[in-house]
Amino acid sequence: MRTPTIRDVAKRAGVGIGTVSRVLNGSTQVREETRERVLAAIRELNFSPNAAARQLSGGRTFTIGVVTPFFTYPSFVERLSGIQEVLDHSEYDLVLYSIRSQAQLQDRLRFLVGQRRADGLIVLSLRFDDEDLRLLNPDLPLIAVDNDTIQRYPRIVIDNEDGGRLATEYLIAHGHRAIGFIGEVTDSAFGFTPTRHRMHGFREALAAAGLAYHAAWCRLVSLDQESARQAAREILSQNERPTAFFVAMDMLAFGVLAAAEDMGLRVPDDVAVMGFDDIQAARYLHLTTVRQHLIESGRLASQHMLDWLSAGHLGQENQQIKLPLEIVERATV
Amino acid sequence: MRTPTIRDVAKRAGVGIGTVSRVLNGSTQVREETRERVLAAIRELNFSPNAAARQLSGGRTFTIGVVTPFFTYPSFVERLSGIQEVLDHSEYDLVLYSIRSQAQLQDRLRFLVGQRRADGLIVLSLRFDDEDLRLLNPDLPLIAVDNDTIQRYPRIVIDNEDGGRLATEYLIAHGHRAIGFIGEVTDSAFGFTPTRHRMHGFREALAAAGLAYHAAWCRLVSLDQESARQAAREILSQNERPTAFFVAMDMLAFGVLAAAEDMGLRVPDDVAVMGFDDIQAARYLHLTTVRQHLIESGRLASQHMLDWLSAGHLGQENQQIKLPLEIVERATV
DNA sequence: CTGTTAGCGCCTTCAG
DNA sequence: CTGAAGGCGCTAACAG
Repeated sequence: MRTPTIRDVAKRAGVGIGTVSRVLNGSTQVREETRERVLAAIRELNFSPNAAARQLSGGRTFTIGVVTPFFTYPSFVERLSGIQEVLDHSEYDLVLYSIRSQAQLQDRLRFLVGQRRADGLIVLSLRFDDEDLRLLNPDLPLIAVDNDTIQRYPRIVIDNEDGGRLATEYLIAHGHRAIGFIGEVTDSAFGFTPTRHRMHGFREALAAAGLAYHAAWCRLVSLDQESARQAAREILSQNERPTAFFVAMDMLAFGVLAAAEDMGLRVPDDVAVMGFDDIQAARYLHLTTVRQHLIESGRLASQHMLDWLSAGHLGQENQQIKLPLEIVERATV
Repeated sequence: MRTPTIRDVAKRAGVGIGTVSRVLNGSTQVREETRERVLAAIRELNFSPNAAARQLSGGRTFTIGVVTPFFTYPSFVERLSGIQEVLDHSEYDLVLYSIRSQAQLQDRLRFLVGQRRADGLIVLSLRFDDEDLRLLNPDLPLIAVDNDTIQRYPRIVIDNEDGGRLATEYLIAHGHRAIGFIGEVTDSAFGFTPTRHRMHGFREALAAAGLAYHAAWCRLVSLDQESARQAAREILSQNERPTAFFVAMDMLAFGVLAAAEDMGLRVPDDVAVMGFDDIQAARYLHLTTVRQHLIESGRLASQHMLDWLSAGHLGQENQQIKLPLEIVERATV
């Protein structure tokens, strides 16, 4: 048997299709008794409205696009889980767009905005250049997470500079006076990035404590454990070496931990390691780190998106929401 | 300005909309020169076809649904990444359906199948009961990964029993004769699960080596690190205790590692730990484990799905594809 | 090879 | 409060 349409329901309930549409969309303009009758017919026919048709005539897609640098940032998983959690209770589907390159970002954006494949976009971490920004359609709701560069849209962010300061102060409070830094090297085109900000906070804390910034102990590496391990090994092989590292991302911190192990150094006695993010694996490794509320960032983003979508607008389209940070004391400092 | 439609393109190219549709869909029945003209118009107008309209009239959604128990299985992330990778080069979008309960699974299936929100479904890990199976529509392509219960559809699987045997034999070859087991406890409704199979292989290997199966050393726990840690601690507190554990999932193995640390036991000297899965974090922790090719499982699934979709059918709709397993030697055995 | 014509299933006026 | 009619943008079948 063919899947039933709104027309079948109408016939069965003895009403016009307009009425069926009304109860489907929760219009209050339907007599209670009629509504019941329609609902019954819907149930009996096991009818559910065709999504494509709804989209076409209603203009909504019932879909939220999540645009993200998939695997490069492990933090993505937890953010996504927060997003899912909230969307789960909504009528929206989650479509995942994983971006591998700047060129691909543009393609996707063009596609998403042009074809209007989603009612709203949640962008995780990706930096947008001017061209990308130009592609955005003001009518397409967008919320940025971990990215302060998409001005004029709501952004869920943290104060990275503050986080860097916090981490460093903690290290200093634990008696460290020779502190190194390892972070992600980034395309200079993007200007200030989370890593840069964290490093900035690091240097400020150093200065505030009257400690010297020692360039030979600091390194920006590509985003993988091995690079961090390599860098840490090199730094630790110098005659004069740091007693602690502030590593701007947990994933890189794991590499530093491995380096310490390689060299037979005990953590935290010989060398302390402070991470940033508090991703899942940080717990496994007992990494002391700065927690940013990753899951919460996802929840907030989708909650705001839902509000925006249901209200048709947002109070403050360019609001910046700052999530708190906190030190998680574990075993590496 | 309004976003252009196929009609605008037709007018601009001086052809009928049918012709535009043809070039859009790669029909060969168009004169080269005409095609060029249409393509030019498309480019000039920056036109891209409306997805909803395509769906409605063509019946295709250009979407693949991935149905998965999101966060419970860490292996999900890597499988998903394999799926993404392949879909990325296709015209299909990836829609994520994360399932939290059996009831939700049914809802989702009803929705997905009934409303035909996707052209194909890739199901990760989830067990289907008879009711779920009944919901499936034979016309909707489906591929199961890590799940052999959805017969009559293609399944990407591993030989869990074999894996359990492999792991245990490795432990035995390393001199262990007192071996414990920790795995995920599962709803008995589902009968044989990966954990059960792995345990089966474990017992067989034990028997083959003339070793006793010691029930007091074996535990099925709920799927989180803490439970495994707790269980391992209890087992290791007994007078007579195992010198090694085969843990049926990496994530649980992390808990066992933590337990060893809690008790001041050295790994692998005092107690060896063998995992299963080889998820990302296993590398961080130097866990010796059985690798199943998670990313590859995702790649294969989506590749098959794409083939199925483009051919309109599959050679063998109920094919079972078995991925190889291998021991990854690291530092915990 | 190409233009024209029906729908696809639903939402949204507009009368009644 | 409810039924009927028009149209969303595209594909497919049919004439030419």
